[in-house]
Amino acid sequence: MNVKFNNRDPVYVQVIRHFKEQIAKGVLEPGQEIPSRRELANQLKINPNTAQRAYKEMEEQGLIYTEGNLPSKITKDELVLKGVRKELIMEAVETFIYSVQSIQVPLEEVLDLVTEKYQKSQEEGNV
Amino acid sequence: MNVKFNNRDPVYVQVIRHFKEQIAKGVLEPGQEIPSRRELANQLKINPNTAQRAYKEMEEQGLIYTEGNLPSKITKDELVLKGVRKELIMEAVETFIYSVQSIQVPLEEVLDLVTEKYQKSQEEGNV
DNA sequence: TGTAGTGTATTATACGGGTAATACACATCG
DNA sequence: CGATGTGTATTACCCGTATAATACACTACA
Repeated sequence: MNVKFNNRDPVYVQVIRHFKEQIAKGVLEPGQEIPSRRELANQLKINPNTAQRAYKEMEEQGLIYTEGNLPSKITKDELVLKGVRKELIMEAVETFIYSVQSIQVPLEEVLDLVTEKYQKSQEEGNV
Repeated sequence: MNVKFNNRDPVYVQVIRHFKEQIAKGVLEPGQEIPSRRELANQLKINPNTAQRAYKEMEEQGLIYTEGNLPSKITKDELVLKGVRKELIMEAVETFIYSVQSIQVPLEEVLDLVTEKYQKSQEEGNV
């Protein structure tokens, strides 16, 4: 478990994002058990209530489910799981497009920059 | 003056971003006078202090300058002005690349999505 | 059986960022 | 001269977030 926090967004939001990324990458698989609230809080050095808040929201979004008082698990709903990846991608793309268009960067320049940065970042191992 | 605010970022940050976009697009030219703090506050329906905070930070960044108690003006430093556009673009690209790589979206898919969204957004007139 | 670990809920507190309210000094201009 | 508009500074308040401290019901398991 390795999460780097920034100071801009609430911790619980960043925790949710982290899980979504893990799901999108396939690291977390359907039905897989995830750390308990207290366990997660220990690992990430955050308050159990903050972990609880993140899990609660993920449960409301159908990302995880809980049976009895057993550790929560990743949903088995393939539709939801597929949706996570698509949601993350779309959100990133739309935000990006909005940004570059708001300062009128032509498509060709955008594509060049993306390609360049993508490969450079790849080489440096930022994955 | 037309700024749409979101609830996530502080208003003063969004105000700064707005001015940077205007500068990057060339709408605001070197030496051009900008609204006074109070005037801006009126136009955007925000608190004068919030406008002040935005202007103060812009002044610290060298984007605007103030002589006496006259309305501030856009800097004439071409280097700074050029830098604004580059800064906005780089920031957008880097954030975007980080997002898509964190969920391992291949470059081809990224480029396709960007191209598609860019053109669609263009057609809809979101510029 | 009982202990430890689970999810869940409630209440209180502290802190910081953002915003609001107000005041001051100065200069321009009618 | 006085009023208005400018930049600037100080103080105070609101609210979301994060944390802390408990509490309760349930269950797996030694």
